[in-house]
Amino acid sequence: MDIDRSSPTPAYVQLADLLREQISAGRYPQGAVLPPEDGIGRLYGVGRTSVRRAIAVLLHEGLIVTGRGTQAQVRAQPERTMLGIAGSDQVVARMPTPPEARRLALTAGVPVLEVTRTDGSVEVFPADRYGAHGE
Amino acid sequence: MDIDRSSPTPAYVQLADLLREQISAGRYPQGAVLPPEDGIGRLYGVGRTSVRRAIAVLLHEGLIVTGRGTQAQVRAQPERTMLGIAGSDQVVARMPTPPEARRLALTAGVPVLEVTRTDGSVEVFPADRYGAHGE
DNA sequence: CTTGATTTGTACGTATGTATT
DNA sequence: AAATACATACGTACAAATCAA
Repeated sequence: MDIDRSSPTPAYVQLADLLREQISAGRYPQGAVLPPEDGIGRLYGVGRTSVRRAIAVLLHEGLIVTGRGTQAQVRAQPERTMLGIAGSDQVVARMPTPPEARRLALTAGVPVLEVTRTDGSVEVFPADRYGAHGE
Repeated sequence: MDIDRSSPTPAYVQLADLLREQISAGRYPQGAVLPPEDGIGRLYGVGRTSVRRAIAVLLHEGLIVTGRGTQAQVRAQPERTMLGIAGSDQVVARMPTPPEARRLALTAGVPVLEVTRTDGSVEVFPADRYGAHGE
């Protein structure tokens, strides 16, 4: 598979699509390490800018994690604990504010679940480790 | 307020923080238009690259929307419709896959709610327009 | 343990394309 | 039609974290 430079789809989107396919096809299983950015760039004939943008796409989809000095890694999806939601409790999902992201140690691409109880109290949970069901 | 170039916090993060504060302080209310990228860059003494990264941060937080040719705009938060969740139904939140984002016309920074019913059927909702409560 | 190589993160500039006004 | 403004994409340079010798 290859990047089509005549396509209206940006090179970085095409590259993100290609990498996503390879991840979901098991070419890079959970915990696997992607090639370095310059290696990916040589493989597909794009500059480092485009490689980094493609990686940023997958990062914000919650598919991979990145870190300085370490190659991108396919995210291991943790088990979800299910929260009980009473009839008058409300649940919404949204992206975290920066202080929430710090407090919950959230990586990019992870939403939060905001649970408002009947008494008005609010709790916030990382959406990759918590889900909800009725009760 | 100003960018501290000697700080370990990246310039684009500082700039995103400044813009976020101004939005939440009402300096830019819902629907308001931010200054053009080069104008922001001159205001704070940073290059367009850093302005665009700061804007990308706010975009992925779901705070603003962007478009080609049009300045960034503060997102209007739509009303949420509340879904009823029975005891054995399960709800999880995550970032959308690309086909989901297209199908639901999602802008960046909007998670999805995935509802799995007792019978195994699965429905996916945009998390900025839907929430959940027990029933 | 320290050094050096590798790799990602930040930040700049430049050029071109495309959509809006 | 022209000006404005965002989007894509390349390259360069340096800083910072990690890893292997």
